[in-house]
Amino acid sequence: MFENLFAVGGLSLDRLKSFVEVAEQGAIARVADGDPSRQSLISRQIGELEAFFGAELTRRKGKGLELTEAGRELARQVRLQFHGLTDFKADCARQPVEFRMAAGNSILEWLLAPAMARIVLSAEGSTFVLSGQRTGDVVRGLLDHTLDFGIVRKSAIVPPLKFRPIGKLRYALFVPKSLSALADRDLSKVPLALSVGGNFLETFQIAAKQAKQELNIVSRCTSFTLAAQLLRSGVAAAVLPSIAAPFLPSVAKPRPLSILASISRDLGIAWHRRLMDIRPRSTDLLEALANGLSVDLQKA
Amino acid sequence: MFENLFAVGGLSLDRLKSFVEVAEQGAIARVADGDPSRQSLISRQIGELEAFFGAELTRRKGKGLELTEAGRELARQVRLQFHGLTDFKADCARQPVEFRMAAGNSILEWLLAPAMARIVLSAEGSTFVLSGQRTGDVVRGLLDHTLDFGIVRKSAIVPPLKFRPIGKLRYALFVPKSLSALADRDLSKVPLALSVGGNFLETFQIAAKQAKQELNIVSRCTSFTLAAQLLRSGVAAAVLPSIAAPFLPSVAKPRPLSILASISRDLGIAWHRRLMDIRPRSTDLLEALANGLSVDLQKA
DNA sequence: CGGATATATTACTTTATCGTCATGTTTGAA
DNA sequence: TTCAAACATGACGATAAAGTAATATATCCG
Repeated sequence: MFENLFAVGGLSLDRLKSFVEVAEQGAIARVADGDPSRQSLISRQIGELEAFFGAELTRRKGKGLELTEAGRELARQVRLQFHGLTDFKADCARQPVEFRMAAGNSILEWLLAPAMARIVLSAEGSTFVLSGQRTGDVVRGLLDHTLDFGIVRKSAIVPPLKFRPIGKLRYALFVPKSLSALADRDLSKVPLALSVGGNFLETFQIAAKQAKQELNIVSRCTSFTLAAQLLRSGVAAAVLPSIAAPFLPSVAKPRPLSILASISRDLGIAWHRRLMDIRPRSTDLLEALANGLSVDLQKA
Repeated sequence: MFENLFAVGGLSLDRLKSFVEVAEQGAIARVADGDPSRQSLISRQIGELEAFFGAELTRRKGKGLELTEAGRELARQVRLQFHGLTDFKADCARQPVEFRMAAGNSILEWLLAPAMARIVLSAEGSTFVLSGQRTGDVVRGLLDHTLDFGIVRKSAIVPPLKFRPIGKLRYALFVPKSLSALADRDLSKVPLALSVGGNFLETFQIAAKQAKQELNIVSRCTSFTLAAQLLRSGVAAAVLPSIAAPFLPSVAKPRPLSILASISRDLGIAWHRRLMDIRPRSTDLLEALANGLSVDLQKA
């Protein structure tokens, strides 16, 4: 039935594994980790795969290499297959199945991480690897199956990703106690920390201009979590997702800010269309995630 | 990334291949084909896979063996994976990709085979394996990925199969020239050949009883194509799918039969939900099939 | 029971592929 | 031009897995 695959040698799990690792790391050197034998082995293995498939899988780029289109396709395929076998094995051994989830740092810290306690309970027999990444990287990870689930805004979704909304992410102004009085008097004087991560800053500034709201932006942070640190130290107020509130109770109270009312994002769970087929357990996990996360987002 | 898969030995493409072949053939002996070395090799390889996954994949049944639930799942998985790699290789080498299609014998002979000329043209770079099977086997083949496409009646579809209608299959009475005069005089006297394949006979008899139509059924065939042979020999009239008409022009003309008007079946193309993901070319092929087959069914 | 059939087990040989070492080639940067 | 970084190539021993053979065990059937 699969004569074409095995009529000639050249295909082996080890070679495919090496290739996927190179695809992952982007360089043989990183996979070989300084070991010159391993470097030569991997280089040869990729060559053997190329001979087997009759196509270039990598090409040289500068000192290193990059995958060809065929190479990326093969890496996707094989990653998927290895996941399938890994899960099957874990299932057989009644071992936990590992899922990899990612979100922006602020979502991760203030939404996903706190909800994990609940999620872990309703996802018996699964373990999780959480990572904070920029939205673009999350989407890329979902596309090439290095991630299983991502929590992202709806507008970031591209086919063949699927999306399940968990609620609207709103923003609020958090003013530390030290600046509370000043904020009551004249909001435009309050030193403000903003995040320049993602596309939030632009959106915010456009809204501010339209509302003719003067603002004293003293600090631009690379993430909301960093802005929250400035807030904690009392040097500045910050515009943060409202879900940060439970983590700053003694520091600041969120205040609705008129220009923020119009800024909100449909947040949800994203995954690859094929995920449920390849990893059957992910169906249940999706439910657990949706339940666990919706609750928190509604509260905020 | 896939430490669990490769931390211990025991997994190899060869072993997986042997296992899938056994799953296919249902017995080690059939795969080994009389060679006792191969028999022992395969038996051992399955054992090694079982050790690797930590689960029984087969169990003894009578003199032979059968797959366990885990075994069936693994076979499904691996078949899918091998298909993916096979296609990838064929694509790399710009070689044709092989698709396996099946239908009942009558559909195959009178609908699919004639349409293949057209389909082959619009499916450049694909080759086909056609097989005639009973509907139940077609469905089973689609479910476990031993088949890519099936032409079946809609009512046979089960999840996670998908269905695309190509038209209604109708039936007509074909009377050979030798019996033509008799049929004009008294239809109930005409010796009739019927197919007992599938669920057609029941449906037909119920309809006949309701219409109080007396019939002289002299022969029950195991397939419509066999009934058509009796028709060709002139010994009996036959109820056949109307699409048989172009193949019997000199033998008999189809006559509409009142009780047949109510019997018709939604015929269509069936495939596994995952097919389009695993074998990208199947998307185009589905279009070609739908186009090629609809034309013929409308004509009939 | 005894024979036939199918699979399992054990021991050994052969081979494909891995692992390693030495060395060559390409490329970017000083 | 030279150096260093990264990958490629060729040679060869080591090894896991395939291949082979003989034999054991399980099951059905007469």
